Amino acid sequence: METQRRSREDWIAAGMEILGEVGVDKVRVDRIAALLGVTKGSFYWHFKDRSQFLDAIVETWEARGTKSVINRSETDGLDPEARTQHLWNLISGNGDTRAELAIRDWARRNEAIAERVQRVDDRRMRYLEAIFTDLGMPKAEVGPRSLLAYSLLIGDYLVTTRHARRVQRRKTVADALMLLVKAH
Amino acid sequence: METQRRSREDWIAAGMEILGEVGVDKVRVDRIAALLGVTKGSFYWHFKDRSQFLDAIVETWEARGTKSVINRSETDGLDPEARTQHLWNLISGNGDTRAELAIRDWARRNEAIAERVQRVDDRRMRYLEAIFTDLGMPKAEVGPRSLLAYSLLIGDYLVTTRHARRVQRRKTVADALMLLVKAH
DNA sequence: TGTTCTCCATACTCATTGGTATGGAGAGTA
DNA sequence: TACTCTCCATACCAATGAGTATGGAGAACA
Repeated sequence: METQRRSREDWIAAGMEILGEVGVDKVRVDRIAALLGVTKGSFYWHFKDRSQFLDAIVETWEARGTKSVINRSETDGLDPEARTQHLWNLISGNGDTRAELAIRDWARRNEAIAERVQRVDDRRMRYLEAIFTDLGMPKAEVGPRSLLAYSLLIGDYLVTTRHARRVQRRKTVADALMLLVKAH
Repeated sequence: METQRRSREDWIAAGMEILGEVGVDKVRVDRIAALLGVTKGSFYWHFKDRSQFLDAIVETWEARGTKSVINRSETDGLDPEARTQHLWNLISGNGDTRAELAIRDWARRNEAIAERVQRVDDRRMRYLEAIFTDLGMPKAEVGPRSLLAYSLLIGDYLVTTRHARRVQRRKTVADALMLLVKAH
């Protein structure tokens, strides 16, 4: 009879999952406990209260969100388009897409969360600006193009697309990104 | 002694306000009643339940969101840049900005809401495409540029900006929009 | 002036949920 | 074996919020 014990990280991971599914306000400790196969007793052992738990989740998200972009050296050898693709993958393919949107919505009502989100945005923006600079883009266009690219990324998974148009949209998004990288 | 009576529209307006402030899950009938200076008795006279009330709110939002764009004739005489500005104002200046974001987040977990949001997005996108077409933009670039413009609009008020950078950002956004409209 | 209809206040019920208090199971440790 | 420490189950309380039942105030209408 193995004893089912959950670490603090288990709780955070499960919380991140639920957060993306139902949004901050419906993150209930009972529900996550059920998902982990334990009870509230475990929760209040690892965390002081629900608020502290949510803090731990965003903290984890911010750490991942910045860490994955910070080691830019990975792509130093690659050409700009490949690096753009790299950033794309980092942002849209990290699995926490839904959680990020939930956090972003949460940030609208919570100043502390808003600051965290902005820090992540800043990191990603700087990364994009570096790419466009390396592309030999006119200095005045680096900012605008980076912003367009980032807005495209955010908007892409913010807009929920029906299945029928998903393919067409994906192509349009790719074309838009190409437009930003090429023309100058 | 005037009798304080609230119409169905009063409730919807107040609901829209609260929705933008606190998000769907925290739209509480007691709270809105307090905002209107009445009690729940009024609420359950105008609406069957909370769910129907929320439906009425998004319905109103969708109606406004499409109606304001549909009469494109208003701007037929204007030059493209002025029309772009017009669209900008329609989207970002309708006062329901916060409510729209709340609805957009809501749409991630509700299929019916998602369809409504997509209908509004489609209307706005078609409007943008018409503008870029009139600009003499190459046919292959109309879609991508429209998408970039729309993503910029959405992303602009999705990203919460601190006061210090707000001015700088606003200029970058304007530059980005110019970039989309001019270059071809 | 009585009657009816519209709209709302009051006073409830019930389900949900955050948080606490307490004891116990299991693994290490002396 | 006794003792302790970690982690969790169980039982509980209090607050919140949706929804109902009912009566009443005021305007319209007869």
